[in-house]
Amino acid sequence: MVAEELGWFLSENMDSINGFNTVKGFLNLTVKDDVWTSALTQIAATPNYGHQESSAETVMVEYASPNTNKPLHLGHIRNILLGWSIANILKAAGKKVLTTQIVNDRGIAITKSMLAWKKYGHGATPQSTQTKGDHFVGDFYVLFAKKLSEEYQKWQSGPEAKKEFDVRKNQKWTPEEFFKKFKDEYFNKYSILGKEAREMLVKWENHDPETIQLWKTMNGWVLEGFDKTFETLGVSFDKTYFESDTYLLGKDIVQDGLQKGVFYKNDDGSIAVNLDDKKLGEKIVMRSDGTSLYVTQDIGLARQRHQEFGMDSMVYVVGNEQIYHFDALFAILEKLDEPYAKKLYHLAYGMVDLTTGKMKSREGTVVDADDLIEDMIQTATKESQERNEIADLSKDQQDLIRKNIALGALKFFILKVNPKKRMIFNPEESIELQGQTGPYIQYAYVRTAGLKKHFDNIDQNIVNQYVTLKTEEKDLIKLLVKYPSLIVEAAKTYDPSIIASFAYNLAKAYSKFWHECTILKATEPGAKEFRFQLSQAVGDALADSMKLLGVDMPLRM
RNA sequence: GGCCCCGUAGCUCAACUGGAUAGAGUACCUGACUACGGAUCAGGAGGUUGCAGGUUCGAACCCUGCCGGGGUCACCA
Repeated sequence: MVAEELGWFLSENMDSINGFNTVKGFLNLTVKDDVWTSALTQIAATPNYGHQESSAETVMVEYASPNTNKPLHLGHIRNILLGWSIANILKAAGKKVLTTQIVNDRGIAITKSMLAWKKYGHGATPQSTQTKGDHFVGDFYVLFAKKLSEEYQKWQSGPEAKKEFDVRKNQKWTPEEFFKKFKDEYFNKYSILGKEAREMLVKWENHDPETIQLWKTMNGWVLEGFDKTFETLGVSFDKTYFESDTYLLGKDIVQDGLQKGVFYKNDDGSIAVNLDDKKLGEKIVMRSDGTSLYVTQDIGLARQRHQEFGMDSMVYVVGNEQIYHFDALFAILEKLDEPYAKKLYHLAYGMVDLTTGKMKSREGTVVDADDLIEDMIQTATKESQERNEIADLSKDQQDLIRKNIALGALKFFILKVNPKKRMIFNPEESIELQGQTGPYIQYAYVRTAGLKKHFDNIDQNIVNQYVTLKTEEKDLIKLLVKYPSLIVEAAKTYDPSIIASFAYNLAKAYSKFWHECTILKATEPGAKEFRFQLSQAVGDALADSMKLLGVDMPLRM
């Protein structure tokens, strides 16, 4: 009843509403066509439509953050694409954005590959073996693991092994179970390779010139490899930090906090903080021997970044297995009264699992980033050759388009999923090029772009002659109208999937429009020009939204 | 075991934050090019939203308890 009355009132008193109906207590209003046409006129005349006015707020986005002992894999790809996309979306929402990464280039894992190269490398280099630097070094990391296994295998039949096993008789393990569990302890206690790796780490920490030289060389190879992959993915960083430079940071802050009573010293000399008020328990912030930890470094790095760039807020793109770490880090920074502490956000994305199970580097079930990209390019190339649409272009132009399609498919596939959700990747079926995919959206864009050659500058007066819209046309304008608010929402929730979903819905609506409404042969007054203007507005929004996901649009495909 | 996240079509994902008949894609079946490009469009089939209660005009969404999956509980990163 109320709906009925309200409907009457609104349709009689508001110019923009010309009808209504009520169903099950819902009031549906019909908006007049000229509301839609004028909305389109406005959208078409707005440069950078959807983007918000820039504010003074600066936000730093940390993402990627790889280790220099092995190449990037599918998990890194999700991280990198999310980080890059979030940075773009924040920019579109008006923020100033700084991208950064922190490269883990030190520690026992790094010395493992260094040692393997020294012992078994015979002076080989990425150049001499024609191998991408990160893969080259990663192979030595794997080789180390293999040699260690062999060493461990031999040891298992010796007297020390028997002794260790006998001590744990009451655990009722089979020898297999025991040796599996004992591996880490073996590495620290008996392994010759383990001892050598630790010695190398000590040498590194003591700045032994030969060790430092080797470390620099090998890290250089890896970073060169990473750079190639970053370039292929189209991402970059305003600032790169290295753990070798930052791992001692934070110690003075801890001492400071101790003075201020934020931290306390345990009997054994370690320094800790009580986070019971946040239900996070006790967290150690410095070891009893005075050396620093992961959190110590992160505390120091946060302050250093703030001193360096004065950002207002910060987003850490890091997997959800580190939720506890970041909750604790943020709580500690808050206790220390760091000015930015309340504006830190951990974008905790879910793991990428394979249909065959989890990705585990030890079991060789990781999907390598470079291999995956290469596979995608080959799939796209094969498909493109069969379609034979761009054969007249030069080889370089063809390659570029095929790369755009391949990466468009990969990026859209990853980013269409809500970041918080664990996602499943099927390596056999790989990634589709049809249906709800990047190339589908690119194809819709190519259609809008293809129209341009049939039109010169259009006269708005002619466009305005078109007054009665078809539902497909209204649907497109409705979607376009929503775009600015979706950018705001995606920025607020740090969720690129909102943008991905918009781009897909718009492309889908355009495909339907394409089939239902002829453009060049339209006969109603102004229809041809109106539909061209609509197509261009759609094309711009498609290109812009996909750009926020890091996807480029080809003009032909 | 404590704490945290998740469970939606065979499969991969949605669902405007509590609203109408839970939507897409894929795979399967059927139809549409003398057309601005078919990487397209239209149709069919596919669901007890893990299970059982509760809250209310109304629940995939909130509460409780189970079941199943994952993560985390380091003086590792």
